[in-house]
Amino acid sequence: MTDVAALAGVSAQTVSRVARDEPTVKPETAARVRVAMEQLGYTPNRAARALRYGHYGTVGMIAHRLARTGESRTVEAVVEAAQSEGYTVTLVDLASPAADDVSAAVARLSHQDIDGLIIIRAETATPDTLVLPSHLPVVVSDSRFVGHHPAVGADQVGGAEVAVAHLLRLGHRTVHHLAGPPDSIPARQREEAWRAALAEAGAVAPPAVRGDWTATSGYDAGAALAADPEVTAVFAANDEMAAGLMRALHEAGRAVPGDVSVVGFDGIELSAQLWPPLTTVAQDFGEIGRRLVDLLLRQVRDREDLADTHSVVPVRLVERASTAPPPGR
Amino acid sequence: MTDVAALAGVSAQTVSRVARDEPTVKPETAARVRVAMEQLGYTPNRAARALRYGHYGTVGMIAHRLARTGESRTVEAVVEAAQSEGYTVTLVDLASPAADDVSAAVARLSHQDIDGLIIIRAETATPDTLVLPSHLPVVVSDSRFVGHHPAVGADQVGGAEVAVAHLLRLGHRTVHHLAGPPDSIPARQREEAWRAALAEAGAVAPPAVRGDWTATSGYDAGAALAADPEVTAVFAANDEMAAGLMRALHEAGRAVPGDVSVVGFDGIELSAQLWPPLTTVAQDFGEIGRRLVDLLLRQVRDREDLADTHSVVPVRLVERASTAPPPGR
DNA sequence: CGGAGTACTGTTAACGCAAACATTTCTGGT
DNA sequence: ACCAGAAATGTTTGCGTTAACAGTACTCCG
Repeated sequence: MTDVAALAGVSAQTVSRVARDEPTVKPETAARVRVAMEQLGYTPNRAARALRYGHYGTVGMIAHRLARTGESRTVEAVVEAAQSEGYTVTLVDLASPAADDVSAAVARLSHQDIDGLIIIRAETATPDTLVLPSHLPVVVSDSRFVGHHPAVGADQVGGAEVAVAHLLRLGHRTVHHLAGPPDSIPARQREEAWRAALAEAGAVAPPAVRGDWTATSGYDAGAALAADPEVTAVFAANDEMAAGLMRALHEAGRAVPGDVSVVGFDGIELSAQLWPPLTTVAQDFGEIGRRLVDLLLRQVRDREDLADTHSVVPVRLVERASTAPPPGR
Repeated sequence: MTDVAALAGVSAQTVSRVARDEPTVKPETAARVRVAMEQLGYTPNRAARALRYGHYGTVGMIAHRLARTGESRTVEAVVEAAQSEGYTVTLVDLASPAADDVSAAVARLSHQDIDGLIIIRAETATPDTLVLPSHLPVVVSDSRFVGHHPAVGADQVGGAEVAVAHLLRLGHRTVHHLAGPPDSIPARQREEAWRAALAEAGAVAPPAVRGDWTATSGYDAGAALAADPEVTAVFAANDEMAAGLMRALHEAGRAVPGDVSVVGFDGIELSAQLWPPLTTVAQDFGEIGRRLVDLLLRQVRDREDLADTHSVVPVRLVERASTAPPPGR
């Protein structure tokens, strides 16, 4: 900076002003400074700026298993939204499974590193075990943290309802459920809403079959469903399990959707490429990402107290070829 | 820091020493300081440290379309490896498509922000259009940059070879190819290696059909393949297109693998859940991520000059149910 | 018991930047 | 030609940290 100042024949302060586009610099001076900057390859040092300003222009983001589900699309949306607001995104702790690790990662990060934290998925950590630096603005999409921090999430309940309603409308007597793991709150919400929707329609809810979100578990659990001739419609708690289920059905010689209709949840890219293309409840991950950033930045910049705001993003039923009226109708 | 010093009855310098685990502090003093740090919730300010040290403990990472392919798994591996080396990862510019944007993002980042840069995928940018701050250590997995920067990549050629060999060994007379877009270097490499492997085996190479990596394009291009009774084996340049192709084959009433065998490339999670489960050439994205970090940190920390090192990560043929001998054998 | 180490702790200064305040240079009105 | 006020630029200072140097208080030896 000093060199630039010398070369342009001005003070360092003026260079600083030009660097920040302050309007109080005479255009010709600014031009001269800019030439000098260019010539010397000068860029403001962000560490010094952060030190001076007391903030970092960076938000942290905790996520797990990017390859899975809509995680990656949320991450993308967050990065894009944050960038357009001039913030940089630091990705933390994708792999480590233990709750301690998450806390440790956050502590390491501390609020000496980031201005706010977005928790996409904290996996094994819970609101009790996860200790965050006080005064660090946080926003979550992991539903276990709802009520503890401002949150953004898809409309789990509405999604399950629309899935069940769709199948009942096609004429199915009832709808089976391939549920997610019991320790997952979204899984429980989808399951509860499924049960409620059946009750509402006067249908009998069969016992739920359970997987762990993976396609393999859907395949395993699907074997039981495939063997039961009573089963004509299944609402799977996510698309991966639905894929596994359909594979099990194929192997059992049961036609989809001829014998059994299947609805998934999430709307992942490949759901359209399964055989048959999967009817699914699509989440708007882009919107979730954008709202996360919005909620976080409102706390960071405007010091708003969002307390336990919970922003619910609507879902959308995407009707494809895996659903049809039950056989014999 | 001053507060901690006051509370512990020492100087700020001693607090600094304790924070950095310098061994020259008397154990009891260190203990007293640590108590004070705990009590006051003190954490060293990283901006100040970065300013002092002149480096950031951060690496930048450019990637596009995380939802696709193995991108997300590479990203995961990079983050994990970087974290275990005490580095933080900043994710940049996922969405913007224009070359200028990439350069702009990098410039914004500059080497005032990061100690090194990992380019997973720079999409439309080319070695010519992408201007990097000089002296910024870089490592790439995007093959268009091979030769310009140290690179890590999967063994495209070996992968195509093993796919073709597998199909020929099953008894197919030749192997069709569902190629990637012509502006993609890996696509061209896979295509060339496919052609070479056929020539090597004395088989006639049919014209390649072309997609753009997406499952939809595989479906569209697959229609032509499905209509041609001569086609008994297809090597698809990636798993998504293979999925689309299989859907097209199903719709055309051609059995997989009874009538047509299909091999994919990448080994994405869902390839095992397609119907039938897809035989594919799996890339080791974890290893790619780890090598990227290793190569970058060797430049950053040890100032090694890696020039145009090119580290080739082996691939592995995963035989599943989408391949079989041709009909009538 | 004096002096040379050694162990430990403190003081000063600088990293690059920008806010606050100070100073100079210009403008327009008379 | 002069002055008030605005416009443009400069100077000082401190953000939190740590390297370099400067003590001070011990320990051990002759």
